[in-house]
Amino acid sequence: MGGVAWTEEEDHLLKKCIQQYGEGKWHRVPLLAGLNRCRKSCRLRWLNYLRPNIKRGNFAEEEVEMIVKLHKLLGNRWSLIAGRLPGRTANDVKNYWNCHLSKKLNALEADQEGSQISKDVQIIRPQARTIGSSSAKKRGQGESQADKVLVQEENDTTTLDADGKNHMVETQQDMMMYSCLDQQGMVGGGEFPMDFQLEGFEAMVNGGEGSSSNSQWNWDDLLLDMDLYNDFSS
DNA sequence: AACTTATCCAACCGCCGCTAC
DNA sequence: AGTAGCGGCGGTTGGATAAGT
Repeated sequence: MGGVAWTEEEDHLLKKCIQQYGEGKWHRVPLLAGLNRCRKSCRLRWLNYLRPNIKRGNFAEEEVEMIVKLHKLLGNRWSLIAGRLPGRTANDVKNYWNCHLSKKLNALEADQEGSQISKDVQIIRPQARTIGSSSAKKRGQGESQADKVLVQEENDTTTLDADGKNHMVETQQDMMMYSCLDQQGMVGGGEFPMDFQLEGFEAMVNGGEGSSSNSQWNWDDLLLDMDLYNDFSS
């Protein structure tokens, strides 16, 4: 392995610790669990291996298709891609991509040299939003300089009207409503190419406040869904 | 059977952005 | 304003195992 393999006993201690104290506060986990591991190792072990509902084994055809599509849109943002594949971890997706798909796609591109396939790809990056200042704040986390530049450019070159903010929010509300109706089969079905998740919207509609961090995450997730929808439907 | 090469994937590393002080 | 500490992410490493000779 790339490092020292985890033993069953270590796994058991970590599991017990997470069950008792919950996720987060990773810096305290090694001490609380009595493990001679750093916070990052503990977090990684939990996220990639011990967490409940982790799917093991080969990727299904639909999952592979999803990965390819999402990678076209998002680039190497494995955590975002994995977030759209229930039970799969970012590490799984990354490994699968590096082992299988990248080679396959490279070979394909070499065959189709000069074709437009790869050239026309436009990777989606988080976009400037007008919903809540905390959203924009949170959005910056873990993003590259390129993302920041892009967000800045979008701010500069926005095509919104003078009342851009309202327009944007209206559009997103329209989208959310459409998504909700579509889920309930109330509008012409079939337009949605993917199984979009709408926890954020549903939580909002149901009046579920939840913790601020949770609702924030759902908002970001939801907004990304909107990006994906726009891209797929165009 | 013995050896070499290729593949897989768990674990580690370094960096980034956020928060609190 | 500066900085230390944290969580999180993507890239890389290297041991285990399968496949090939």
